[in-house]
Amino acid sequence: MDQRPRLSDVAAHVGVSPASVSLVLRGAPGPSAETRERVLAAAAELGYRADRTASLLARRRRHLLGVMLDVRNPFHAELVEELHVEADRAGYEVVLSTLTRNRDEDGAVETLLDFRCEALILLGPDSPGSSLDKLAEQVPCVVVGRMARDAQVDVVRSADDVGVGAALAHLIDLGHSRIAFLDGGSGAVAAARRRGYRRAMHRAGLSAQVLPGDHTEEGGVRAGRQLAASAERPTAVVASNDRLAVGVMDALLRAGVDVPGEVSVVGYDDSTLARLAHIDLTSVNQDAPAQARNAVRAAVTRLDEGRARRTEIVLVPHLVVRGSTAAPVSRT
Amino acid sequence: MDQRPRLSDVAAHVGVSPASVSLVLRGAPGPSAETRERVLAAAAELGYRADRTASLLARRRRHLLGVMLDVRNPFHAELVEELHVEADRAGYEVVLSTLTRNRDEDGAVETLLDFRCEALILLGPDSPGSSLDKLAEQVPCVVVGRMARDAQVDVVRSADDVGVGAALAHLIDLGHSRIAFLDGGSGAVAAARRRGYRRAMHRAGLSAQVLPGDHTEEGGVRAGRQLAASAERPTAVVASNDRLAVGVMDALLRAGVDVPGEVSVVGYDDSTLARLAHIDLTSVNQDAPAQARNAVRAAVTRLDEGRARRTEIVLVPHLVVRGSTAAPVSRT
DNA sequence: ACCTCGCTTTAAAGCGCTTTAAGAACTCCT
DNA sequence: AGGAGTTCTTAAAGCGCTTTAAAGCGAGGT
Repeated sequence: MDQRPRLSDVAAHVGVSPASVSLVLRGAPGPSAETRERVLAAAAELGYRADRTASLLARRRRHLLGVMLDVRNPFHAELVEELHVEADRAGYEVVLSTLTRNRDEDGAVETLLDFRCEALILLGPDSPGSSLDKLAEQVPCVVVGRMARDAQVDVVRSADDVGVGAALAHLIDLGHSRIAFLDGGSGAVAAARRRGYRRAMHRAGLSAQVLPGDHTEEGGVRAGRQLAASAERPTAVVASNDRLAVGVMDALLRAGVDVPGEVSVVGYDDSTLARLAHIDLTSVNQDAPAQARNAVRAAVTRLDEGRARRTEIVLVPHLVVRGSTAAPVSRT
Repeated sequence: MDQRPRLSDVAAHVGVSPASVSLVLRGAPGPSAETRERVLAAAAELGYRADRTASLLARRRRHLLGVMLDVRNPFHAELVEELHVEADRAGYEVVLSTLTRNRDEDGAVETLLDFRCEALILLGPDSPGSSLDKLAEQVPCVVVGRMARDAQVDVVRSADDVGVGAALAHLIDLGHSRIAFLDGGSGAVAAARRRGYRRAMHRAGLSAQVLPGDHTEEGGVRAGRQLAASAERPTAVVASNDRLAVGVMDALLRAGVDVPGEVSVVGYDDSTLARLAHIDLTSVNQDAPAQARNAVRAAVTRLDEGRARRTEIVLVPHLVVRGSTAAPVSRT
């Protein structure tokens, strides 16, 4: 049941040294074509698979990227998928470490460090910049999704203000002028989006209206009820995230307010939620694949190409127009 | 930047052998209280952390549990969280391996095997039983969430028929008799739920009506539209999963059919979706924490207690009653 | 004194693979 | 032929930790 074949078994089977087998299996130069072939055949026959643990230990370089994530965050899930394929391409393994009830960010990071990951990719960390700084002294770090201005960490994120700006431009184009913003709470990301809204409204010569919110459907529902009841209702709402947007839409519809007939709604994240046929939410897409690609590249350029200077990659999000936005009803 | 202290550094710093340090750090019996203290102090001072890779290699036992999951499945996310805490308690590490675009179930499993995990926990695998059989010959396997009758793998799942039965009992109790079932498609799990529905309806002397569906909101929307338009509409619908249920509700509400006034809806999974205030869906809870606990225990009893006989743990799900169900309107 | 018996400590042998420097076997020149 | 080059192969030294058998060392017993 146990006893998987070892490198030396393959070597013995072929009649060459373990060294040769190791070289062949990793495609390293040296072994002749004939040796290669025989080793490969033997390995296949014995069903040999290298012990990752031993390889990792023996190799000078570990070629291991540690990823900290929250397994319950769908956006992280999307990122992880892409990180994997990108790491693969760059010749790296990925070790996942998720936050859990009894494993906070520090704990998750330590697990990664214990595996001697060569670099860390942190998805939307909440740690204060100072602790990131300390961490970055030990190992290259890439923060995905949020700012980290003063630390020695690389950052890959999306230009939140631009995203919000695109949403507003779309609405203004349609003829809206009373456009409210549904806030995403206290996080750094939410702040950036709020700021983007204020600026863009200001530039357009429109007056801003920010409604309190968070990052749950419930928050959206509360705001939606309020909107439905108010007399001087805006004709459009930009939400700081999709869940909020879904909540708003739901509350409006239940209150008999047509979307997009009477109120247009725009979300942010272009999550799978937004794409659902019956939700069909106009939303801002952050291009997870590109973020993942860049995060891996940032790590790899530090490790393989000796880059030492901090890098910050800001991607430009784009608006995906769907059915939750339309021209406002002409007023009488 | 690099060069983390090694075990030998700590040993040298204290003036004892590496062996002693190793023993102290793992809390093994032997070292005297004084040595213990000094080693611990030195380790703390140097900021020493053991290299997991080396430990794993040197240790005869790996104490590593491999978990295969789909990082995009929210139910898996919930399970992973619990698996972690449970593994921790049993003194095991967890290695995660997720399915990705270019990494199918076999690929994910091989990664786990390459780390020499001592046992595998497979969350809702789709592989045919035969390949599970082969896998189980190499390493203890625990399948979570679906049946795997003839294989030598352990199974932890929830009694789907019982769950559906509870939903029906609740509806019948409320006075419903025309209760339709919204099917979950072709999977093994969906089949079990459908069967549970048929049996329970039969037992209750009611006639069954199965509507086609899948595992998406869209499927639910389609069914909901159809229901809304039909003259002889059932007074209640049990859906094979929450996403379907949400879709149905959405379509019914938009078509002006009140839920639960005119039609009661029950979901399955008790996902976070169901718990949302504005959805407030009566649903069947599968107790993810218990499933996780049992999966880890199954693995651990095989590894640590030498259990050799196959085990199948079937948990009893329970209904969580919320606002989407009510007594049917009395007919005229 | 001599032995035995616990309690500590440690030398040394791995774990399974990678890597490097040196060796073996050939080929090619002059 | 002899030496310089090539090409392929391998012995041996790790990677950083764990484990085990054996060595030290006082204390207690006779």
